[in-house]
Amino acid sequence: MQIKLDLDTTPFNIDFTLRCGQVFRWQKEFNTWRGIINESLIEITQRHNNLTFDLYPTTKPTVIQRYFRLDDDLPCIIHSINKDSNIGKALTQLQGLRLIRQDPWECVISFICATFANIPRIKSMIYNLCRAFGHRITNKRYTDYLFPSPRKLASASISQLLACNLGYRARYVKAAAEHILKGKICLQHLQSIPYPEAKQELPHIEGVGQKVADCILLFSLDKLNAFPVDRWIHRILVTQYQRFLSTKHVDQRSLTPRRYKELSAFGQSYFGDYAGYAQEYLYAYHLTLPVTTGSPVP
DNA sequence: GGTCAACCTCTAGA
DNA sequence: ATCTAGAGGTTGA
Repeated sequence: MQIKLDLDTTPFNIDFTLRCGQVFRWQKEFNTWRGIINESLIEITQRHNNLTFDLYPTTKPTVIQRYFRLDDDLPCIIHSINKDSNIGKALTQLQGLRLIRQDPWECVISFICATFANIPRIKSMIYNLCRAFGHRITNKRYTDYLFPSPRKLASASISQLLACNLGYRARYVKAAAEHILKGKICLQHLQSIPYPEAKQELPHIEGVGQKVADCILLFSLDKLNAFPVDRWIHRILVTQYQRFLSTKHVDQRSLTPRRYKELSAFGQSYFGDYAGYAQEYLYAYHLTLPVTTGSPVP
């Protein structure tokens, strides 16, 4: 199956999108990306404006549109967040980068695991979890594993989770699975309520603080105004946006809860309704270019 | 209310 | 080869 995109109205770059640290389960072999959407294996290749894909077992092609948020009006979003030359560079260099709409449960576990780790390490942890606990799925060409269910991870032993190299995250993963299983929180419900209320609910899950909550809200629960602040965004804000911040923020030491709240709120008010897109462009730009301590942006 | 170390272990670069 | 610093933070004292 294939989809023809009009790149003027629907810019899309699958490499930027899948490499920018918002999702950890995709692998590229030659020109083809392999991953899983809605419990189906998917292989997808982009050549300019042409998306070719296979799904197994069969699923409607509309899942592609939904997962990659191809219905977001990206040119309009870019226009709205293009506030200065600093983000402007990121927007220019990373044309076609999109946020995706991933499975909330997978997103919760992924970002619990993402604490105090780098991207290769996160990918490895997630893959280990899937291989150890996920349902095996095979098409004619290769095998992969579904993301394990809450029930599966809740019944895993700590030592089994440690064997996946989760380290101190093992108990958080187990507790989060139990939390979901007991129905203490309904992730689907969070999709339909406003950002502030959804943001309050998530930290009830052990291992989920403000930053992880914002990532979950942005990458899986349609809260495009969420503005996660990690070490890198923190550094970018205090070096490139210092003139917008009160002097007490211009401090590169640890990101305290209070500073987090203030910096995230700044990002939301400065970039607006699509602040999350701005955050992702800034973050992805740092992956390609190291953050300089150069002059602030006008 | 705020600060501070501890947490697992992997990865990149010296 | 071997070592060190740092990694998409959170928790509990």
